[in-house]
Amino acid sequence: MPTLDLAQRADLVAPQVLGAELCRGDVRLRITEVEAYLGLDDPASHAFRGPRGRAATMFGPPGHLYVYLSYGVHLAANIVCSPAGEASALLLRAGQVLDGEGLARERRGRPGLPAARLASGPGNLGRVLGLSLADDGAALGDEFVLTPARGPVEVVCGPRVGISQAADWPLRFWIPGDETVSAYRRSARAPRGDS
DNA sequence: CCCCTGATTATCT
DNA sequence: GATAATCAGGGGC
Repeated sequence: MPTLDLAQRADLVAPQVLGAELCRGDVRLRITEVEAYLGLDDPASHAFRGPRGRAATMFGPPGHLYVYLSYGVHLAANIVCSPAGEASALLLRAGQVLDGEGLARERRGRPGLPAARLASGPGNLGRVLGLSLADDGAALGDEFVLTPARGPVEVVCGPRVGISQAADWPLRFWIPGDETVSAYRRSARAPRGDS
């Protein structure tokens, strides 16, 4: 029986969370894409400036959810990693709907969506799970349950999406070839890389 | 396919 | 007042 050790830095946890299953009520997802944020060491992390405001949750113990409002319109979920006080976390960027597709479609409210797009992208995944800000800080093992991958999973990594600071750190992890993985889009505010 | 833009609010300057 | 860990929709190629 494999185990999940969340009390280490998020980039080390990422390969274990890919392929793992996250269940909330009737909806079950297989996690296919995540991004690591490294707390005080990472200028792109909400936790970079310390345990203030919404980032306080990330400084708590591992195994809880950090849920935040993105661009004023979307709710995104992270799994808090590392021992309390370090504030690394994994942003859940995409998943495959394994159970509860009917409820997932109802929550998305867009008829005709391909199944692979239902939980593709952090905001869409949050919507499928029916997240609200009240879920911030929720402990895994209660309302939300995370189950390790059933077998070995292939993992690749690359630059993170949508951020302007440290955009080229290879902290986005995904399952290669999986159709649910979101499209890569570099932030318009990120410095141009050399070509 | 690609690039651009509006929506909407917590947080920061 | 400005920015942001996004998304969907519109226009162009």
